[in-house]
Amino acid sequence: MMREQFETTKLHKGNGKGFFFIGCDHDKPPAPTQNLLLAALPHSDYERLLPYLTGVPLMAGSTLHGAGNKENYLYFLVEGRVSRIHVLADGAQAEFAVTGREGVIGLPAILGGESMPSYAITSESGYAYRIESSRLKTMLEENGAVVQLLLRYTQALMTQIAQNCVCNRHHTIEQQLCRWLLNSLDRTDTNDLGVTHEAIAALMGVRRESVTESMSYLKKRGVIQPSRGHVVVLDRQRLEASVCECYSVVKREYDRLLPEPHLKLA
Amino acid sequence: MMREQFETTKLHKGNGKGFFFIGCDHDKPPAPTQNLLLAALPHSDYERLLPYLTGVPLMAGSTLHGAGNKENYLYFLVEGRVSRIHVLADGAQAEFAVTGREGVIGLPAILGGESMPSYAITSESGYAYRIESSRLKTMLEENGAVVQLLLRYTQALMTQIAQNCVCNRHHTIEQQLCRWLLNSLDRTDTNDLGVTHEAIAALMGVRRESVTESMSYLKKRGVIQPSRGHVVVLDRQRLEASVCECYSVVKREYDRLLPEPHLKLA
DNA sequence: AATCGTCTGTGCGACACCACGCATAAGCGC
DNA sequence: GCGCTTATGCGTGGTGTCGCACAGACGATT
Repeated sequence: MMREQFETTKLHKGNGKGFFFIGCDHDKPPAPTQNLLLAALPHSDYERLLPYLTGVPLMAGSTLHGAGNKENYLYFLVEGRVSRIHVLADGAQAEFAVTGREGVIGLPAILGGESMPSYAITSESGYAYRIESSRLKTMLEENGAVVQLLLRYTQALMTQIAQNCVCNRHHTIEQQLCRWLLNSLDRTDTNDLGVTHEAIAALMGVRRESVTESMSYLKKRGVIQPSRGHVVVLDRQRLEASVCECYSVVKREYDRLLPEPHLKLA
Repeated sequence: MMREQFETTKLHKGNGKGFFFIGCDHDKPPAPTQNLLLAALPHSDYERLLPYLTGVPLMAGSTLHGAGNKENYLYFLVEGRVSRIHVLADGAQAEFAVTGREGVIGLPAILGGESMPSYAITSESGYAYRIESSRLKTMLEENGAVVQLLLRYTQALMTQIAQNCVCNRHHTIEQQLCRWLLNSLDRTDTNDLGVTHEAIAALMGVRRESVTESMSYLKKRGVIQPSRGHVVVLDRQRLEASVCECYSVVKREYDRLLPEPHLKLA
């Protein structure tokens, strides 16, 4: 267990402090097929992709794509969790989507825009297989299955963003925290999440104190057991009872759009 | 000038009332090339598409795609404005993207998912050219230019949704109202928007009273001149001075991703 | 011109969340 | 073990938005 520090830009209105993410080692990198998109490809297509996939560790706190920078690689995640974040001019920011091994980072490369104004940051360290965008692009022109799968994934991602958009408008921080916890849980092996209140708040785009408050309420009800820099989920069922519908709507949509058993994580 | 009524489902938490949209006639439908995507296609590609395009009027309040229903047509808008809306289980809802003649409705058809959990409703009546999804899909397989353009558009749309998501989290209703007004202005010919506070509130996912309040503040400053069922924008510049960055960020991204002069509307 | 439905303006209490400041406790390096 | 850093807990006051209720104003219809 090692510790990886990363200082982001301003996290929240009027808050200029950085935050920690907790990382971990990788003695034996997981196989590419741990990524559910790669696993869903017909074998022949997967074989053709394989030679060009390079394993890379994802350090918590490292950015995969800077906002507006050209995205030279697509990252198929096999472990860990990456947050897509949008930053406002005053430094306020919020995560608008999360991605784990069910997905891929770097869609602008295949959609054709090359970059996006948002950025992608590893919020829990893990491992990914990357491929050069240019390489994939030429493959796309001759290969239907890969395109189809990636486009269906794109649609699922759009739904996730749209749902988050409406969720931000209508649901309480506590409901959204539950959603955040469940989404994180779905993308790790353990029920022990290594994040601080500060980090969660930054990703959710709310105050740290609001997270603390919702956390202690969940703790009181025995749903979670928070300790310094960690949140252990004790009772997933009750967490699911407290979350807003947005969690399951998105999950269902992933399942509908992508081959089984997609996003049947954890 | 005719009037078109449409009763939506519950608009806002605890509000079960319907609302009006104001529609208008179409003696001479605009040409397909009024749609900026169609206009951006190479001539030969456009020609191939043309025989399959059918003109359809868009009545304010009519849904183009119901949530979860299979989307049989793609609609290239040439006039009017369509809101993409996501509905929550309790009936609360919010617009997560707007589309005018710069775009197309029905992306799930080309992305492969066929439907989405959100729906698209005409918020200002106009005109569109539609094509059968199945027809377009077979064309896509043999035509690079159309795919490329639609995918770049998809990316622009994703940015719009992501930006709205963060905007919902951080910006005031007044800023968001300005954004909404400007986006509407960009998608009509006049500076006279035919909408009620109620309708705007429904689309923004806020209370009607909040809209009224922000409106009267803008009126006091001489930016707009509201009258019953109408908002006339008097001073676009000051409106732009009051809007949050989200308006221009999205606009810039459309311009970057799509051929000039895209979203240089109005 | 009178009527009636609807849209708009306003006031008030409640609540969620924010901003700031500070005390306390936990875990890390030494 | 000790001290330092950093995460967490909490209180206080302020603001933005909600939810509800109601009055007035407008305009379409008759």
